[in-house]
Amino acid sequence: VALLAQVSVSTASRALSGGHYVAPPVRERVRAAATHVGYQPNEAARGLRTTRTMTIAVLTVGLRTLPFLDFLDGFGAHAEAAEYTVLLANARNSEQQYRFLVGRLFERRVDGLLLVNPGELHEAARPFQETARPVLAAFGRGPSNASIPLVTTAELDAVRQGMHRLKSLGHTSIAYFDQAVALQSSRPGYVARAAAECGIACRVAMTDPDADGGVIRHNLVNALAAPTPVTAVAVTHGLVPQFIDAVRSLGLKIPGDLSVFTFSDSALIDPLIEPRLAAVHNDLVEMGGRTAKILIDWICDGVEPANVTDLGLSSWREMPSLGWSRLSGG
Amino acid sequence: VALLAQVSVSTASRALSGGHYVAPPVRERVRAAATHVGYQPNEAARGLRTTRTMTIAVLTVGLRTLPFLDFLDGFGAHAEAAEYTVLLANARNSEQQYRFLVGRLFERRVDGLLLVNPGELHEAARPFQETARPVLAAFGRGPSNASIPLVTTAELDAVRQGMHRLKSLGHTSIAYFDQAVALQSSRPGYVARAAAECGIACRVAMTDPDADGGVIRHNLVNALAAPTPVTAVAVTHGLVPQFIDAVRSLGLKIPGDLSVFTFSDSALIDPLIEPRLAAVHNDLVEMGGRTAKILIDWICDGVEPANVTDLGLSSWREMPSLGWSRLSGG
DNA sequence: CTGAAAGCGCTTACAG
DNA sequence: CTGAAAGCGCTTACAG
Repeated sequence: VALLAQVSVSTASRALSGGHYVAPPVRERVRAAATHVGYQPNEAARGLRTTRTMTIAVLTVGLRTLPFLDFLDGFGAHAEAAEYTVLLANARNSEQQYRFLVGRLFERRVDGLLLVNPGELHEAARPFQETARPVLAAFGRGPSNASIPLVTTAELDAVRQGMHRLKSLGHTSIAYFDQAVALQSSRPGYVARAAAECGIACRVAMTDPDADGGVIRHNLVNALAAPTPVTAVAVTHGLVPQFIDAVRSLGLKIPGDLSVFTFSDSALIDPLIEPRLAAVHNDLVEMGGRTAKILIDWICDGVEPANVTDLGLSSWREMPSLGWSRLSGG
Repeated sequence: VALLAQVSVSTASRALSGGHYVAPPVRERVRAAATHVGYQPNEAARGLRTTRTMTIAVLTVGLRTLPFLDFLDGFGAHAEAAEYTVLLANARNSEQQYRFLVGRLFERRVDGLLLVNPGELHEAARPFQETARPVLAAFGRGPSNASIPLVTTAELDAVRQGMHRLKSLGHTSIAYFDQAVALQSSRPGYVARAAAECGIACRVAMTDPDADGGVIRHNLVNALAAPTPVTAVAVTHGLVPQFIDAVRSLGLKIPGDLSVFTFSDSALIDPLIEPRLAAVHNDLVEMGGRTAKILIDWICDGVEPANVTDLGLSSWREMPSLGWSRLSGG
């Protein structure tokens, strides 16, 4: 490019970047030459010089949850608007793979890292923290990761709302079904807490991430056969298909036999479920965008976010599955 | 590192890479020093020197289709096994974003690029092709992209099987519902062809990618009210929720009123549909792995794949939704 | 087997 | 405003 425009590489570089301290005619000449040759800067080389790769990574433990795709959309949209490329690394439920990926990401010198639900995988982020590179956690984190700033849409209030509704409907014993994604989540904790606050007994049933329908069904049968049988169930999004399947195969009616609510509804599967499921709804697209902003601001301005940022994007969504139809005679 | 081990950087480099042409004791000393300092190579710098970034990119037009996640899992697993990092770029249904991303990917000098269903977006890949960098298409491609090698699991045979079943059940007029994802797919074409071969009339209804349930319902009503009313529907995976919703709201029974089959079943939503839907099933995890292999082999060995590679991973999956229960008296 | 040197493609003080 | 020069962190012929 420099050759063609008959200037030095330094001048060319200046013309192509800011364009300051370059005579306008020269600048135009360089730019014309650049487009003519189809010049594309080499980001890697630039990164080497500036020590900034303009890349941020999202490290996830699994990619199969629909709501997370919403999050990714929001995150990606904001990141790209800020000229950042996002590298999506998926550990596919393997701790080993997770550690391996952190290494790769570090090698690539990504400018920032987002850990999605890192649970107790704390050694993982250490290389980043040691080099003072921004690392953020989203959704949840284990106690040992308490030093990693967390972005969350605290669901507790919405969960409380749901519990109050259950209480007012007369429920006193419920169950919460979740997946133990090789990582610890804090949700079972506050679900149980919110239930307790309302004087509702809550049994938590955790299953393997790859548990089949049989396991869920088994858990459901157990919950219904307990000394104080469960009359309502809260179920995490990823387990909804197996759960609904179990409910049907047992011949149970929602909400006739069981009130049900879920977390993070998804337009992709919700229309398939009759009746519609009440939910702790999260605006995940928005959360994604806000999370990207926090991370990028940290990278650019060096302002470390608060230890926990509550985006307040959760809300309670009432639906017939809770018992509404029964009470209102609808 | 070199300082600590008291050797030159060249020796250090050799010790850390192959380890050849280095005296064993020296090699060990360097390696010990490296782990001691927690040395992590800078991939960008290495890439600058070797002109290989060990990164491959997957460019998609939308990330919201479940089956595609299976593909990604398979692709990622193989790529990582081969030491490649995969960069996932999502154009979110925007052509403009698509072009923009190709630019970014090129800037990053990814070693290879996978275009997922690029349709007619052909100018996009040009910078890569001009620099002789491997570009592969998966699933489908528009005619103007015929020069980009394609990896596919040709569905035609399975579709034919399905059509024969419909024929034997007495259907003579069917509809195919698909989404026009801003890009052209070849599927409507061969679905119609397979139908014609069996002497079945097939009307194709394409909808916007973000069409709501109302549109699908409208299309369905139209198909049923045609001069020769449709008695069976084939529906693309992404439209299943809206379609089922429409069927229910119209009070139609499957397979009583309508035989139905779909494409690319997904364990995430299938259990929610009653009765189970017949499908042209694709082993997408496997396809992902094989596609990654083809791309990486091309990068490493320079062997350009055939213009179209048919992986043969499609099969016909019979389910009650087709009418089986009615005929067999099940 | 080892070290000094050049270079990958860029950016950025530093002198003109 | 512009050019010559140094350097980002690595690798790889090229001499020893």
